[in-house]
Amino acid sequence: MTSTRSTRDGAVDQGVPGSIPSKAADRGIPEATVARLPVYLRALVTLTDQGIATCSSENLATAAGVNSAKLRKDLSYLGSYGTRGVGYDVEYLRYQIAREIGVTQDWPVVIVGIGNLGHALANYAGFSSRGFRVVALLDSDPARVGKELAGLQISGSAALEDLVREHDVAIGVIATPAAAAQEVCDRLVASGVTSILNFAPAVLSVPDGVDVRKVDLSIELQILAYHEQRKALAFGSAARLGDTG
Amino acid sequence: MTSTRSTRDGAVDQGVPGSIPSKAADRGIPEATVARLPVYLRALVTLTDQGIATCSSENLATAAGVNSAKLRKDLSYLGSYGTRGVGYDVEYLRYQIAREIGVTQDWPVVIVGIGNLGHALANYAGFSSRGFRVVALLDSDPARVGKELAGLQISGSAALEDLVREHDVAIGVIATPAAAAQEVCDRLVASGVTSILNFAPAVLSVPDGVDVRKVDLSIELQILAYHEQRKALAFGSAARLGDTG
DNA sequence: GTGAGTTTGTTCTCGCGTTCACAAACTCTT
DNA sequence: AAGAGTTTGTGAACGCGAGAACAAACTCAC
Ligand SMILES: NC(=O)c1ccc[n+]([C@@H]2O[C@H](COP(=O)([O-])OP(=O)(O)OC[C@H]3O[C@@H](n4cnc5c(N)ncnc54)[C@H](O)[C@@H]3O)[C@@H](O)[C@H]2O)c1
Ligand SMILES: NC(=O)c1ccc[n+]([C@@H]2O[C@H](COP(=O)([O-])OP(=O)(O)OC[C@H]3O[C@@H](n4cnc5c(N)ncnc54)[C@H](O)[C@@H]3O)[C@@H](O)[C@H]2O)c1
Repeated sequence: MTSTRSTRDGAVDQGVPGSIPSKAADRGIPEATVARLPVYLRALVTLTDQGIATCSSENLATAAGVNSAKLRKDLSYLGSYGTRGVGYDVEYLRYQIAREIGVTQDWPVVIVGIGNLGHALANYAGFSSRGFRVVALLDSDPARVGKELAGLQISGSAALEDLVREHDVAIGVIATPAAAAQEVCDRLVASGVTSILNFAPAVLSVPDGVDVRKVDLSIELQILAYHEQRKALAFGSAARLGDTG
Repeated sequence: MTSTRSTRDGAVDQGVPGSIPSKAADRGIPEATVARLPVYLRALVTLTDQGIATCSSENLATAAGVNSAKLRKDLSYLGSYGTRGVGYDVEYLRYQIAREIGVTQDWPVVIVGIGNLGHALANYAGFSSRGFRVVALLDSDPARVGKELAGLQISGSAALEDLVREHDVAIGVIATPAAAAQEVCDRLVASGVTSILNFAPAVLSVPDGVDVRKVDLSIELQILAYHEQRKALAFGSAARLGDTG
């Protein structure tokens, strides 16, 4: 009973018969690298917008906010797309990374829980330009159902299964209160969703083969608070809020 | 000129004269552990709500979605707050972690950029219950300035410096478009902010001693997309969207 | 009080990720 | 064409974090 392999990981080492064409290097890009590829992609888009056609690893690393050695090593997992003595063709590399990540076409996405956060997500324009298309909005509150938002009508949560299957959705976003998150998650998974982005402050249990990533604003702030406190302590003066009593 | 040490890190090894009272162990909690403490805190609050007064590392680890050995090792960095053969007192441990993170009092926070996302953040109730209090909302759009939101009036961005100093704000949240993020960041830092949570898809440059954490929805989705694509490829059939053409 | 059972705190080992450093490969000038 | 200057791709060293395993410390029953 190892099961219930929850948050973060992305192992994805299902048995795999024996397909995958040529490069063996094509398998197993380190997780840390995968997490940075989108950053490189974003930096390359910015460079393209600035009319820059070629860049060195140093240039790109600066734009992405990382070390150039790390960048080169990361890119080497994809193949040899640079030219020694010259650098990288921005447009070509951009396409290669987009292809590797899998965002050369749009992925259909559903958002469940159209409250404060769900509204913001639904209205977010950055989706479509980065490989995703919101195909359905779901909420359990009858007062919200039927309202239009970002060109879509909000559906009742009873329609979840049908909508996921109809649009062949693989990726679901949960923006409900924490108490509803696990139930919503279970229904998404049962309908065929195999990747979940969770904004609710709750730990989700999912079967093997389903990836969960979480975004938790409070956690990020608390990490900052920890370091902030240490800075305050380091300077001795209990100026900001140190006086406990 | 190493400077411009950007995103993530949280080294915080300023010189430090020679204060810090007793425990030497009090210094240098591993960053990976710091990132998990808020998760444990959340799990303990949930247990408290369920009326549970004592728990084993196994219980708590399950609630937090981690391995029990990892949990125990993490907690050992804070001290010995458990009892062998018994477990942990939920309330006591909760307080110790909250104290270690620095959220026994509220930190004042400003939010800059009150658009789609800024509105959701301002309305978010989870802030106050987790050690933070939003003290100011800022936007450069005259049409938004003066509007009331979550009990606060939105201020024009000219007021940034004054508000940060007035409330002695250490933590700032950036929810502006990417193009404005660096400028807003610079102004926050110049006013005394030393921790920034950035929602804009942009790399921020900050001086040493300032911590930046970023939350990027698109990156999270793209990481999911990568694994999703691999799952699709692993099953051979190019069912979902594989047919490139 | 003693022994059986339970659970923590810690040590040890292993693997991953980061970084350095350099050979290989390319361009450009003369 | 050859040498000087660049920049990539990668081998090797190093440090951190994850997890297994176990001794120390506690409770409870008798
Ligand atoms: N608003 C923020 O800035 C913010 C920040 C961090 C985390 N979060 C988290 O994100 C989640 C959503 O936050 P919010 O502020 O939008 O809350 P909200 O209460 O405004 O919205 C939640 C929505 O989910 C719907 N819902 C409830 N149960 C449902 C179900 N079973 N199926 C479908 N829909 C359901 C509700 O009707 C409501 O519309 C919460 O878990 C919150 O903790 C929010
Ligand atoms: N909405 C989302 O779900 C979402 C998701 C991920 C990332 N983001 C990012 O978060 C940021 C905000 O997104 P949004 O959807 O709220 O955008 P938005 O356009 O709705 O809001 C941006 C707000 O920032 C204000 N602003 C612009 N320049 C400013 C300045 N210099 N000082 C102060 N205020 C300024 C604008 O007036 C506007 O009100 C963007 O960078 C976006 O890419 C948003």
